[in-house]
Amino acid sequence: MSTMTTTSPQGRTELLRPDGSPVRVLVVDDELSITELLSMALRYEGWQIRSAGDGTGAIQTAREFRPDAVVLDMMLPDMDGLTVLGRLRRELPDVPVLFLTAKDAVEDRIAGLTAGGDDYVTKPFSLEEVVARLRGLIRRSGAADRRSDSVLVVGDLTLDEDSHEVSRAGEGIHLTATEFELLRFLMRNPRRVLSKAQILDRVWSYDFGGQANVVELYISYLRRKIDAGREPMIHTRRGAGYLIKPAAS
Amino acid sequence: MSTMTTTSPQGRTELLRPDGSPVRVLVVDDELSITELLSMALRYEGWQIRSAGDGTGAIQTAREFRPDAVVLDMMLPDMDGLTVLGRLRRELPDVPVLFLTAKDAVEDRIAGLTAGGDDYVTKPFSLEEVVARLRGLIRRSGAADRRSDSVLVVGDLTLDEDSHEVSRAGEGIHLTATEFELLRFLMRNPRRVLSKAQILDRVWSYDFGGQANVVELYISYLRRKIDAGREPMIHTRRGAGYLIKPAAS
DNA sequence: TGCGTTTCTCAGGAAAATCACAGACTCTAG
DNA sequence: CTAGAGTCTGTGATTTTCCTGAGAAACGCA
Repeated sequence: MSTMTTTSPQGRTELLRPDGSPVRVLVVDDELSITELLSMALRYEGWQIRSAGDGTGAIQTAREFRPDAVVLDMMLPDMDGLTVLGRLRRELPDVPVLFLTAKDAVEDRIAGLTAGGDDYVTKPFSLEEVVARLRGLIRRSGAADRRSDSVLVVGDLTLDEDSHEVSRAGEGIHLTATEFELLRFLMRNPRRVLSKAQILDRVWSYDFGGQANVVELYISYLRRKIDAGREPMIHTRRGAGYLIKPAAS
Repeated sequence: MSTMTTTSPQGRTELLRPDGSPVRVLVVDDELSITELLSMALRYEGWQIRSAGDGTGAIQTAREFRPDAVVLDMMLPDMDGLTVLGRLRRELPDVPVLFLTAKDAVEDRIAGLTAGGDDYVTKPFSLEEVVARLRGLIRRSGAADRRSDSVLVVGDLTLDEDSHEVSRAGEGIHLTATEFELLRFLMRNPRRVLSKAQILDRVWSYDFGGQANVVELYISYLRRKIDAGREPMIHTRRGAGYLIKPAAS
């Protein structure tokens, strides 16, 4: 399958299949709260979601739903993640899979799996991360063109989702993982006010229980690196949230 | 569902469903005074309202009413807000939800709620805020087009509900949160006299206990920023209220 | 294991926004 | 023309929101 992108009037970039129909994603996890969280977030991306709670359900659903990508928890009640993967591959040889795994779970098994073009994230994950990885997988699973899609641009600020490189006015900028995800979220929603709650929900992992002012803190970090001495692009809307927009304006 | 807008002869912009029928909203709260307040305000928007006082009622009503959006109090007598959300989602996977939550309960419980594109407001809320958020949710839940819907225009004055940007004659103007809401209310009712009581009821939270002349005060603030040196757009109708209209006229 | 980096909490302080109060001003009815 | 009702706005107190330095804890990597 190959994909294309359209940019809606809102400035949101959407992934679509060649025939214009929405991308289909199958979510497999035994915890209902996880499948619901993911379904909600992925649906918001404009994708069509189906979910399953165990391996057999996953195979069955995959057979008739024919998803373009699968999110698969490695820990399922009825069968091992690898077994599910094997059967899945028999049905859909080319579908890319995003594995969900516990933080401390085996590294070697997963490492081998991602060699085939698949990818994984560790629990607890942030929604931004899952969405980004899925977008990457889906993009790459199609005819391998459209590399440019992985680059976000706002004014003279540039962020490459593949290489994780960020630069402003041509000058490279080093960001930490969290800073990068925050900036990506801002840049995927340029000129739109994002509340601290929204940011927290998307950029931090779902089990984050800390103070909401981490958002303020990381905005502060970003400003030091992005806006340092330059015309500021990150703006505070007191009582509402933050937004990013090109300097000229 | 996708939505479209029509502009009535009075200048009021209304959200409608594709087939021209009114938008349907379900309001869920156990306090009767709240559901009545909301129902009245939302009906005034031209929407069709149903209300429920507890979780089971909400699910039942949702099933047959099939609302386009739901306003859901997090504190219900019979079940937890998240439980209601889960069941609601099973019935209507794509319906956006606006949560009502107590001011101090925000930090802990809200986690994840805005992730799927849902939104929330804290009690005590202002009706303008609820209406604005609902409009946003409904707009975004449809086919994601129509950016123009988020921009209010009166004469050379422009207000963008997404970016919270306001400009007159192309020149950007910074407004505080309250000023912004007041101006939005005026601009959503151009050429119509709005009494101080109406303004107080819509723009300030329902439990506001202060002096009624905050309205005068904020009108004064707005004039300094909007009308400063220019042909005035905000007019006083002595003994009646205020109205906004294009300068030319 | 140990060292540098990253993430996050805490708390002080700065800045901004909200609002009460009161006096000045303006309009209009009589 | 004048008094009173209605409206406008300066001043400043209070509250809310935001920013950021300092340091503790967790992490990653050699």
